[in-house]
Amino acid sequence: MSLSKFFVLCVLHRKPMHGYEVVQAVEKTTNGCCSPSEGTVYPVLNEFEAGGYLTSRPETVQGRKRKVYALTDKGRDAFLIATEAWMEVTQHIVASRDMATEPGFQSPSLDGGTCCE
Amino acid sequence: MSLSKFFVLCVLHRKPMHGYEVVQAVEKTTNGCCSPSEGTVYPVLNEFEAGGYLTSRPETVQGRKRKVYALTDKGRDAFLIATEAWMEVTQHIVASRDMATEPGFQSPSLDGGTCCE
DNA sequence: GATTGACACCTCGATGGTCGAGGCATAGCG
DNA sequence: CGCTATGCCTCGACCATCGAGGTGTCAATC
Repeated sequence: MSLSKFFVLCVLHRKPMHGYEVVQAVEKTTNGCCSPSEGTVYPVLNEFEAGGYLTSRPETVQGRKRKVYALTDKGRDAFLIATEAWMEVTQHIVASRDMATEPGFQSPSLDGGTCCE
Repeated sequence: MSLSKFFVLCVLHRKPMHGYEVVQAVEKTTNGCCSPSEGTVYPVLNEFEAGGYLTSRPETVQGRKRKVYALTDKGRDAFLIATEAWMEVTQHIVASRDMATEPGFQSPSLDGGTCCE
């Protein structure tokens, strides 16, 4: 799964949002270092909805129409599975980082084996 | 930076390797869920070397020639910076994960504000 | 001694994800 | 009335990546 899709699931796991809000939320979540554009997000949302990972509900706020997307159980599962994979990879990264800087040294405050697993 | 490049830096931060080994190490690091092929890794290695992030040293083992790549200081810095960004994003992901499952609940054992920062 | 598979490096065409620009529509502001 | 922000969507261009293929050595098997 591409990162953009993962982040879309991620921000929608916090709360239901409409597309425009998703774009901004992802931008914020990744600190701008990976901010998918609208041209990326909207097709992803439609694809996810078609695949049963999201449901959309039309909403009208101040005359403007929105489509509010919410995760389904299937979408929630997908996010949790992807997150698990992410955390496993994170462990390897942390291990790589700490391994070479101080051979034999294990940073207790940062990973300590209890972080992200 | 793309994930492939990041993982190349990651595995080379553990120890110097030759290209073929890098491919396998990345595969292992990401549990196979993101395993760049040789066609991806070799151009990346050359690009990194051209950019001063890696140095290569020819080696001959049992008649077979290898190019062993090692991180430069510049490459090490790049990896650490990228790792920092990764960890920040990880925090947001963990927050998203824990937020919706149990509203108002903060998992103390997993993030607790001390993980990955 | 010929074939097969693992090691080791590299290139190239095809694919597919992403960007950026653009279109369309409404609301609010100066 | 234009301009900006909100809000959704499409499309062409680009670029990273994959997968297949090429080259060569070595060890093991037949």
